[in-house]
Amino acid sequence: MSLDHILLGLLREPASGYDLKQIFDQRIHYFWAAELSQIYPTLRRLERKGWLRGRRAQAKRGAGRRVYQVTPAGHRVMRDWLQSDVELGDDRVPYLAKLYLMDELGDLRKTLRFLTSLREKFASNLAALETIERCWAREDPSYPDSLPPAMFHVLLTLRNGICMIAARVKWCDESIRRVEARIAKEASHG
Amino acid sequence: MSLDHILLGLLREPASGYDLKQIFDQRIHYFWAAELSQIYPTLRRLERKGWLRGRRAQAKRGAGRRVYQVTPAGHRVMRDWLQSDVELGDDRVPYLAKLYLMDELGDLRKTLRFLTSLREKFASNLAALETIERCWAREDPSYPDSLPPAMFHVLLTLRNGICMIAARVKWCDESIRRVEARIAKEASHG
DNA sequence: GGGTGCATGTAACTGGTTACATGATTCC
DNA sequence: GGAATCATGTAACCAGTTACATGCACCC
Repeated sequence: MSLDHILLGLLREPASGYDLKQIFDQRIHYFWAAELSQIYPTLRRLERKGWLRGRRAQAKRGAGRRVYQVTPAGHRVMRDWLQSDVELGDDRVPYLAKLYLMDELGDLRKTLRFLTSLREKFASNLAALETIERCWAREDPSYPDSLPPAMFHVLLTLRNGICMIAARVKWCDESIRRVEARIAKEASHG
Repeated sequence: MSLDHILLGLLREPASGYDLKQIFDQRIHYFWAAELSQIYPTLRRLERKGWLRGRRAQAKRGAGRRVYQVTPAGHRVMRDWLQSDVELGDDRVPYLAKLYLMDELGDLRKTLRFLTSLREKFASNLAALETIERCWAREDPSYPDSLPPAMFHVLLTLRNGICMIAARVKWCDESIRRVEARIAKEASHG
C-alpha cells in the first residue's frame, strides 16, 4: 500500500493529518491524491504499528491538533519500500475508454468536441504545473541544475508531470487534426 | 462505473466473459484492465438490469459457455455515457511517489538505477505498442489516413498509448542525464 | 448571529484484487 | 497420466470515495 509509505516519507517533518492533506492538494496533486477520511485512520493505524508517533499540539483555532512524526522503525519501513521493485501503477484511463467506443455515435463532430474539451482541461493543468516551474526558476537563477539535494528529486517528478501533460496536449492536437481531416473528406465526397 | 459501460460497448459483438478477458488483455490493455473475477459478476448484474442478454452456447472444450449481447436499453445507457462529461481518471503514480521521496536514501546511484529500470520497462511497453501499429500499417498501406470508421477511434487511442509511453521514455532519458551530471559534479569537487 | 477556516473523525459504500474451487477437453 | 487451455464462478479482503457529524475560533 503506497499511501502508508508516502505518509511515512512526508512525516520526516512533523505534521498533522490536516497539514498532510494540504501537501497532497498543493504539492503532489499531480501524482497522488488522498482524502482526509482516508488520511486520519491511516495515521492512527501507522501509529498502532509503531511507525509513527503522534502527540497533541495547539491548533491555530479550534480544539487541539494531533501532530505525527515518523519513528526509526517507520523510517526503516519507508527506506525498504524506496528500494523495493518498481511499481508501474495501473493505467485505467476513462477518457480513452470513451474515445475507443465513440465510433458508436457515428458522428465525428462529437468526437471533435470531446477532444477539444479534453485538450482544454489538459492545457489548464499544464499551465498550472508550468507556473510552479516558473516560480522555482525565478527564486533560483541557477534552476534547474544547482538545486539543493532535497529539491532535486522533486524537480524530477515535477518534470514528469509537465512532460506527461504536455504529451497529452500534443496528442489532443494531433487527434483533432486527424478528426478534422476526416470530417473535411466526408464533406467533400460525402 | 466505467467497467459497466466498457462491457456494454464491447458487447455489440456477442462474447463470453472469457472472450472479454482476452479483449482486455490483448487489445485494450494499455488503457483498461479487468480480472475474470470482476467480469463475471458484472455481466450477471448488467443482465439483471436488462442491459445485457445472456444465452448458453457451446464451448470449444469443457462445459457450456455463456455468451452475452447488449440490449437496446443497454445500448442507450452506453450512448448516454459516451456523451457525458469527460472523466480524466485519477493519477496515482507509485513510481513518482517513490522518486519524490528518494533523496532520503542520500545516494544518487540508487536513483540512477531506479530510473534505468523504469526506462527499461517503459521501453519494452513502447516496443509492444509500436509492433501493433506496424502490423496495422503493413495490413493497410493507406495507414493511418484511410482507416474504416470503426478503426479510426481505435487508432486515436493507440496513438495515445504510444505518445504517452514515448513521453515516459523521453522523461527517463532526460532524468538519467540530470542524475549523471549531478553524480559527476559530486565526484569532481566532492 | 453567520460564514469561513481549522481540525478530527465515523459509516456506508464502491471498485477492484487475490486466493480459492470446480470441471471438461485436448495434446503430449 | 499430466500439463495446458477453455470456461465459470465465490469469498475475503483492500484501497479509496462520499456523505455525514462535530466543534472551536475568528472576522464581519
